[in-house]
Amino acid sequence: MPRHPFTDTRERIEATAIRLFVEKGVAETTIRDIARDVGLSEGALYRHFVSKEQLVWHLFERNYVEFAGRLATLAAAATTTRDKVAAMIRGFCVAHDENPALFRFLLFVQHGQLGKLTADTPTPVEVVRAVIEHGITTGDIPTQNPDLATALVFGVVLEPVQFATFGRLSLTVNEMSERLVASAWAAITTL
Amino acid sequence: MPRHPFTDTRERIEATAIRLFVEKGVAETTIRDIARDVGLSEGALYRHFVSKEQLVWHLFERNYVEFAGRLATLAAAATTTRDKVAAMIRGFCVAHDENPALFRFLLFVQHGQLGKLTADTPTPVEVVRAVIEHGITTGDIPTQNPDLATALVFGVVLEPVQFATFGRLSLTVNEMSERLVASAWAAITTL
Amino acid sequence: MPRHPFTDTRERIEATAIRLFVEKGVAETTIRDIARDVGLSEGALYRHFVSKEQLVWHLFERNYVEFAGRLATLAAAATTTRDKVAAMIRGFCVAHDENPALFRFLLFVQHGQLGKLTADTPTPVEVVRAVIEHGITTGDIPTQNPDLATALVFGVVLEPVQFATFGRLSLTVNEMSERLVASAWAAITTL
Amino acid sequence: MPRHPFTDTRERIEATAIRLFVEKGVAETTIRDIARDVGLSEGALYRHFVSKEQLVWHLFERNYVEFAGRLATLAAAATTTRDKVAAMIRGFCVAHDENPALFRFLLFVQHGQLGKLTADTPTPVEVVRAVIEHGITTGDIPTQNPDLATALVFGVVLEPVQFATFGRLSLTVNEMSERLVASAWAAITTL
DNA sequence: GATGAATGAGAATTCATTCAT
DNA sequence: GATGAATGAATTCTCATTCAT
Repeated sequence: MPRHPFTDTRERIEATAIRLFVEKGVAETTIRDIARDVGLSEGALYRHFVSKEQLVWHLFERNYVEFAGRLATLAAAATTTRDKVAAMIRGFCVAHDENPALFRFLLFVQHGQLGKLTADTPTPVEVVRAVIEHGITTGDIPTQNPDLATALVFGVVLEPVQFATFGRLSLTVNEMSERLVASAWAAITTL
Repeated sequence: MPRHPFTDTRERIEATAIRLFVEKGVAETTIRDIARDVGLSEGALYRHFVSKEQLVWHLFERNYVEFAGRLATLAAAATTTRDKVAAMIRGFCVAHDENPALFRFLLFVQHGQLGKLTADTPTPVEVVRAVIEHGITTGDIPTQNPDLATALVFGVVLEPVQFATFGRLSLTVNEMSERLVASAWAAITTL
Repeated sequence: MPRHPFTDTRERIEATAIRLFVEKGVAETTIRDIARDVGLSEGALYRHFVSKEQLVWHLFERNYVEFAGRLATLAAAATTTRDKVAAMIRGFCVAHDENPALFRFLLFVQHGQLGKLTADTPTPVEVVRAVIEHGITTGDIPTQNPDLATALVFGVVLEPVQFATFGRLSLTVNEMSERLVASAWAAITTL
Repeated sequence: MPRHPFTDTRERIEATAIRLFVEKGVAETTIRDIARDVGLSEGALYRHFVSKEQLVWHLFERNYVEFAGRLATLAAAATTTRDKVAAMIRGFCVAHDENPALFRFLLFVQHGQLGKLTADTPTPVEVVRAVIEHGITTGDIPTQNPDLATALVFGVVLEPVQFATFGRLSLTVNEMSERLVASAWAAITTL
């Protein structure tokens, strides 16, 4: 008899783990912490995940790839390079506000998970970079190092989230999405 | 200027610790790791630092405040708001290239330490924010949330360093400093 | 002759357990291992055995006593001491080839169980020893420590099985039974 | 200040581990058991051995190879095949009586360590087998499967030790060494 | 200052066993 | 009889820290 008949244990473990990983860091979060917050014994977690390492990786990989897919879909649905960039940035903002803990886990807490991705795994970085590279080809964006331009877009979007994490900005990023679009576009088109 | 002319042991410990903290993370770096790389016994480290926690804090606090001071000096030496912002960004780039490990330690690895700073401690964030807030007052920068503008400047500067860490960009940031100045200024002046 | 005509589950559990105990050792075999190989859930095993310890004991005790009985019957059917010894050794070989896993389980894997046998339980060792002791009495075997002679018979028979386990000899012991008879008899009659 | 200034900690750990491994089995012996009997904390053991597995392997490998060397030396010092076999069997007996726990650990408790030996590692089995194979070549021993003959020698020597372990024979094997020589020789020369 | 063995408090993980369904 | 999630005790191993020399 599960304690919460209507919630799936695995999902509760995952949500709790992400929250704790973001709050305290991966290394600082113990299995005991997660178990306590989920309301399970430590041993019970191992029925759902083979190891802490695998739990971290699973949470990262699945959601990271899924998020990359969302970005790719958003970019594909827009026509001009600016609209594609704008759509992706709004996608970041929506994703953040939907689940800030997950967003931060994916973008900040990665703890070496990035290095485990195979080279052909689609990532948010690759998706943004592809749009920018194409924009440079078509002349929508001035000629420049596409990796630097990609970094600038990520910086404009992610740093406000970091500031929000430390209480310097409102937690709702979506409200500022149009501003971030404008600033990001300015940053990559001003050499 | 070593504290004890004939012992640079403390400095070797600090440099090694910073390097390992950046390479592997603070929690993942053990006293044994540091001792081995310095060429000391584990017990000997405790002649120099009372605890690992204090070592981390000491490294962070001293250098973070010092870096804030450098930025403040650079900003004070410039006249216009744009020049102040430009000087500070160049300061970031110089600091990074002088000692990339220390730069990354201060700006990326230390998040657990930020909360320990007393509210009146001068920080790089405060320095940049003060310049921007003043620029808004004087009309050099459009009226906007100064925290958001500060975040944008940090994003434009720090994200390329993150990309460099993951091998997507050259390790020398200084070469791109003028570009970062232009992009950061565009980001905060484009609403 | 299954205990319950329509369920050989118990027998499948026993055979699987014996196989795994021999392959990996008793301590290294988990209930989960057995359940997986049988195709049952872990909990279901407890419908058939009250504990792992009891399962091991049950498997050992029943088969060990049964094997002792077979040896006793074989010895009783022969007339001379040499024939009795020969019959028993052939019995060892037949038993091995019939079910090598069970043979090895009884003779090599069970040492922890031996101490649990009550002193009056008939064992293969007792059966062989009784024949030898009688042979010494009748003069068919030279006067000697009957326990040592018993050990020699067991050594001659069991060690080739051990070698087979490690791949140094063919798995079929029966082919060499006459040789083992000759060697065992030589060993116990040569002082 | 070591608790026993005149005994080396590592040696005490090794002797205690071997004793417990023989008494209870490897899997059944915990690090805590060893630590308690040595008079150390559990953590302290890990300064001397990197893992339990490595401790078992180290104890096995070093002593097994060393014992093989002793046997080889003894065999080399004898002239005829029978003398070589006799010398080796006496070597087994001496080794057993010198350190029965170690002897049993090497010959009975191996727990999968044998499989870790590289093919070219000298082992007691190889040493005995080489003598026997040579004896077959020279005609000192009748033509037969040398592996079977080797197994017979081991069986004649080891099974009495097993019997001794279970209290069926005196613990001093050396007293019966000449008898074991005679029986082993008879076993391998009687087809 | 330096050494290195030792400690002790966890941390991750395993696993026999239970129990509601 | 069967399931499978859950428990809880034990186990291996780690690591910051101490301390006698």
